[in-house]
Amino acid sequence: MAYWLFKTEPDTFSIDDLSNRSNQTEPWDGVRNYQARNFLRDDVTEGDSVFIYHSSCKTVGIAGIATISRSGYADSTQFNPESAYFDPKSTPENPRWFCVDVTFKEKFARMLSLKQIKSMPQITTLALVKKGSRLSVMPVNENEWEILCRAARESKA
DNA sequence: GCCAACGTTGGC
DNA sequence: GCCAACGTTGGC
Repeated sequence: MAYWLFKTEPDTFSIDDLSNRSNQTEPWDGVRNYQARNFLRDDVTEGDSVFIYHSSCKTVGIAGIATISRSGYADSTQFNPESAYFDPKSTPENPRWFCVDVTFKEKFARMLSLKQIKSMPQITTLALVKKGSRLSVMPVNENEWEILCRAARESKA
């Protein structure tokens, strides 16, 4: 049982989009970074919990929580020439990119903003707050998960 | 294997 | 829209 943070641009796919999906479930595809790929392929496991983080938008921060409903499998968009995520160097026999399925769990009443997260002295190891980090799939340790959940539920901003 | 050039991410 | 920081590509 592990904890993660996944980034998404809400103009493309938001936590509301996830909650509106049938079964409130969606493949988390299109990840094209090797470090993030390795987490999806090797470590993200069914039953894990995920913060859904909204980036590149008006208010950036953690919008809510999802759970992993299927662990790593080949991302089908890499084989589709019509897709923006098509990778001609990848083959079904030896897929390069992986995705997982996420299922909606909870939308916070108020977003926990990046500004708030950065102001929390207990949050030190999370990649999100590290300078220059652009990881879109990152681990969250249990202690930081608890702290962030509590802060989100108390959030008034 | 080095590294310059380029493309992308993402906060502001 | 700006731009710093990062990741990838490809010539050598």
